Amino acid sequence: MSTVRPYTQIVERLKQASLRPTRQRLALAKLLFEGGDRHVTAEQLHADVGKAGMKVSLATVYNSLHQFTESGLLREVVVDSGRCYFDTNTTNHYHFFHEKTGALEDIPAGELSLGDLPQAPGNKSVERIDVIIRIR
Amino acid sequence: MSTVRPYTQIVERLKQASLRPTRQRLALAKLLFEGGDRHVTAEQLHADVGKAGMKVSLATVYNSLHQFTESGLLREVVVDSGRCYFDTNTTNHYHFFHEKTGALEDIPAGELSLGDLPQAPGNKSVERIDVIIRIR
DNA sequence: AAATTATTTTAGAACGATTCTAAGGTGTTG
DNA sequence: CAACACCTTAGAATCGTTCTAAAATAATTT
Repeated sequence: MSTVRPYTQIVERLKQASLRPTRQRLALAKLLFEGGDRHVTAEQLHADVGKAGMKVSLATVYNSLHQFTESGLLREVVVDSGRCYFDTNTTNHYHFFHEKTGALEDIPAGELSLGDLPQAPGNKSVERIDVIIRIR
Repeated sequence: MSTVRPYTQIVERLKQASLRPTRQRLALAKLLFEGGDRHVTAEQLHADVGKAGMKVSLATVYNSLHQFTESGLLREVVVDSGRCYFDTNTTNHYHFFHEKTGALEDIPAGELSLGDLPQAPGNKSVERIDVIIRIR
């Protein structure tokens, strides 16, 4: 409800990730985390921050996206060799990918379940499972 | 068994895809389709064809991989923004991805089954489903 | 609150994978 | 074997991303 200290939550989030709450990171985090679940590329976010009237260099957008990802604030989604998507939803879930528009969309929780997982070869540990349903 | 006309099968395959059986395409197709299931990048295949004593330009390797993919002889697998993999197994199947080595491996048929598929948004048609189990 | 130190941002260069260009070479058809 | 359509090629261009090193900013100490 409070509009008094609009950045405190985000500042907190960054601090917990041991990232200094700089002007740039605050602007990016605000765009990313205050608009529901989002799937963005670096270029998109760079454009967004520009539209919001702030100037953040593309290099910083890339740096921040990777730092956020390392701290678990974002998750990377690979759908397209050539573009890198970042997802603000870090819980276990899968994606629709609209091949025409290049848009990503979460598959609602519980709507897709994997059966028994196969044994990973060589006793390796499973890092992550990606499921992408490509639609047209 | 016959070593008499070693290229006839491949020539046939290319012709069915309405691709002229040129020296380059034959060399590439031989490497791709006569060694069991393979997962290659353009650079890898380019190196392979060199090792086999033939000279094929990198541009032609890219062209051929895409033409083969368009004709259904290959299937593209996206695991890594930045690299493009092609799979000689065009049947429905999923992959292990070894994050350390960058190698792809088929998940044996029947070892992973998807439950009911969710409804695609907007009545779009499902083009393909990718499942990648990332292991480390 | 100044000085010191550590971290961050930045413009622009560099990079690697892929695609494009347009000139020359090759396969196919009649 | 001529004529045409298609294919290959080297090198340039392009794209997204990463690197570099210098300037700016934040945090810490005084």
